[in-house]
Amino acid sequence: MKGGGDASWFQDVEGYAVIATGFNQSRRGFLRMLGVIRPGAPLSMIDRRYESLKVDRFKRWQRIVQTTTFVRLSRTAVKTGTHPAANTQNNIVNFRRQIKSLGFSYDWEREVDTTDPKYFRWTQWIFLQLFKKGLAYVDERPVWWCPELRTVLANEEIVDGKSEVGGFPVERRNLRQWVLRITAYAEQLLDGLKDVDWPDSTKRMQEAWIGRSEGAEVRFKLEDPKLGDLLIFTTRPDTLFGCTYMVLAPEHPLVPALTTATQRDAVEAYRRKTAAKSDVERMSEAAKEKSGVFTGSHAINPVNGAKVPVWIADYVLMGYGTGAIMAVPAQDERDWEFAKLYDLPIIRTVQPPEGFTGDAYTGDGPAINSTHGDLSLDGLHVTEAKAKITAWLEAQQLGSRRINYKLRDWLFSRQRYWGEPFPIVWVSASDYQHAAALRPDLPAQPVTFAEGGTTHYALPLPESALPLELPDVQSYLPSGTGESPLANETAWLEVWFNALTGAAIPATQPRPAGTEWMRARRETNTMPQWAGSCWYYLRFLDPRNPDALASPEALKYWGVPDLYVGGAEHAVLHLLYARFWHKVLFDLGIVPQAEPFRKLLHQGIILGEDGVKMSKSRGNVVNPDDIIRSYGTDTLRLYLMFLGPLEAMKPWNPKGIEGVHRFLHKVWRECIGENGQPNPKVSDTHEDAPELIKLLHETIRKTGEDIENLRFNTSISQMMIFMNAVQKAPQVSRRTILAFLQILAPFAPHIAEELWARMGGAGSVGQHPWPAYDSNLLENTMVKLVFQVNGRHRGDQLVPATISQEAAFEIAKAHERVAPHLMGKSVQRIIFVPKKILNIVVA
RNA sequence: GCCCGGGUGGUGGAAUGGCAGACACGCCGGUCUUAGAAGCCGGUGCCGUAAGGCGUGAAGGUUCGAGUCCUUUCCCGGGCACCA
Repeated sequence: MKGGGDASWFQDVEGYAVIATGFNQSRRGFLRMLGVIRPGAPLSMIDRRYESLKVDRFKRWQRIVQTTTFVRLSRTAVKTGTHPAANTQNNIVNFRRQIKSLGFSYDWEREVDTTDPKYFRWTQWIFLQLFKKGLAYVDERPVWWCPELRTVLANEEIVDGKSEVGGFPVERRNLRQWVLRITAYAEQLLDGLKDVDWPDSTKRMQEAWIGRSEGAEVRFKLEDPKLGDLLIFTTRPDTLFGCTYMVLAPEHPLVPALTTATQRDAVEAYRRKTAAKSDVERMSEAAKEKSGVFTGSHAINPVNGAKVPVWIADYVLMGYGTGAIMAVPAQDERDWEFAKLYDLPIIRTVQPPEGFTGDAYTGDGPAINSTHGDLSLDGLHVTEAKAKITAWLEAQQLGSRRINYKLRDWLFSRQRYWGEPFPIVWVSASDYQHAAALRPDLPAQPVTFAEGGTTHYALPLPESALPLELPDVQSYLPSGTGESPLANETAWLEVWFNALTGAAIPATQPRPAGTEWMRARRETNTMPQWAGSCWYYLRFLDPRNPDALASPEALKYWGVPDLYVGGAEHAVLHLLYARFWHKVLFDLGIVPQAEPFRKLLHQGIILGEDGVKMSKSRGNVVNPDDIIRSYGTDTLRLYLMFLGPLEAMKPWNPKGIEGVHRFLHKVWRECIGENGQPNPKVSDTHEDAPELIKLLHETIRKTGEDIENLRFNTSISQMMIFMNAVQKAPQVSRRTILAFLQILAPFAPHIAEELWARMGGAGSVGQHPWPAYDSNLLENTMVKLVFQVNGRHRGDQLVPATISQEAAFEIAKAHERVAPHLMGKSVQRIIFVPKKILNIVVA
């Protein structure tokens, strides 16, 4: 039976799996959903199978819909130059086969493919809704540009400031990008976290990512009034009197005007150096060692008229607040460090507590040195001081209360071929006005982009013209200008566009009749891979619907996933982006709930034997097909679950699989004898010993609870304990065996089904409800009480569960292991925890 | 650098503040066998013949009692907005 030689263990269980798909059921199914599965990942790996597997065990006895998705594969296509769809298709076929061979109860009728135009039609449709609501705009944003490769590179494609491929130098370059205004939803995204059942760590990460902070915007006059005002954001307006200099982000638009002739060279050099760094580099380098350059100009502190120098430094980011700060070294560690480095003055405006030895003091305390004219904060603590100064600033029209978020708008475009095309064409101002007269569905404010003196207007395709498909292209390689390969497809790109219908013909052809036809250039950017995976969980509810992303009935009936499983690497981005889209759809009345993922779980991945992430290049990949061939599906499933907690990462251990395989053999042997007939020790008439019955009920309880809490490893160990007891018993009742097989079924469905039939169980084991346990049987009358002396374990004794402290103490005193430790000591105190311990404190 | 996890035997891992190491793997001994495989029985944190002592990355602290709570610290992993 090595390799589970009994062929019936391996029968295809598709017919077995209990699957509910329609929503005409009387009872709504339990809806689980896994994160996106990418066929781009190496397919012969066990780790990705594992992600899906454990969740498949969740409440198998309930009716279940399992779903999976495929997103496209782009990088291989770029590397090999083959059509991406071909690779994807091969991978999908193999992936499906593997999933099925593991016996998952997926609902294949609901499989969706985010690269299918029938699917991305609705991705584009959602984009149009965002566009109409003014949540999509165009802006110049820096990206990594490699002049040698003539292409845009992702962060991960940069290694040590060089391109990963070829090691060529890279630089930051501004390109026209689509950006989604996720910041408009910052407050809602933060607020919604209160209502979801997620790991606290994930909630905290999202909170930190959104990064809400309350403070004030303050207007500083510049010494040269021609330059206007300098607007800064601070969370500590109460420390305004301690401001001794200002810092602008090097890319702040006022910098050129503020820079004096003598400082010009230094400032320009610093700006260039900073521009070559990503934000992450800037932050980590700035945290280690501050740097900056004086612009030569000064600003005027609005509270006391003091003249303060204006610097630029990379520890201030343009993307946060106003890109400018007032520096208060006495109350801010970063500013302190900078002030010390460049010998700038420091004025304490909060009295540190007695004995304070640190540098900057960021805690609470009474304000000092904060009086000028009628205005004084002195003596006020931080909160009151903030309130007073903010009110004063507002009254003087020098500033206002302001809430700021670290969250930045979502850069939503890519310069690649293989992504959803934007359903947008660019037209002239006059054509846009003409279209606006014909179309009611344009945003309140037009989205425009200026280039070479002309302003282009973004005109959306009408919804009826979706999907906008990718043209077949000559080459999947980048255009070389920073635009996607689509920029080379002139016939697709330059068109006569019908503003009413969305129809288009190549611009080389004569202009069709009708005023709604206008000259247009299509958007060449494509959407990021996030787009399709932002809403796929909704498409599963109604995957073939041609009229809507899903019918209102399906959206209402199924709602959102009961459990969403995805890796911790998605903790911030994917989960925040998807929540954002969902909230927009909620506001549009399309989905009935404000949050998409009510309960969230992160699963770990299986590492290679060497404890490192599986990868083909490391050669530490385990192929599930091989394991199934030598041990069988049930063993593999059981092993993956037995390895450890779902959330943890753990290395694959080829030896470990023997243990669970032996366990399944043991189950088989206890049921079926050598001759293939039911084991004679299983009896219809035998009454099991009370201990065994109790153990069975304990096992039912523990496994059930563990499954609900997704602790499969401990439920399996409980089943092992139970089987070890069955093995030691000379006889066992058929009832008990059948009950056990019901418990085993969600973990090892094939063997459980086979044995269920052979042991005379009715129907399919998978159709039977989870057995009930009798809690009365679980009450212990006798318990082992542990005796401690001064907190150290000295002995134990079986005693009645209801024993009194006095009686227990008498037993302990007489206990041969305990007594010597009490000799010659006086008892100070006794701690008695019924059914647990008796701790005698002596001196 | 910042945010979030995690460090427990030779290994994977168990432990509502109450016997650290359940359950497995591995290893050692025994049994069965012509021999082996499989199975079964017993042992297995470290030091020690034993009594006992020591043990959950390290150092402090709270507590009658700490793997668990607090402080500091080291190491490993994930995320940091164009991998998704």
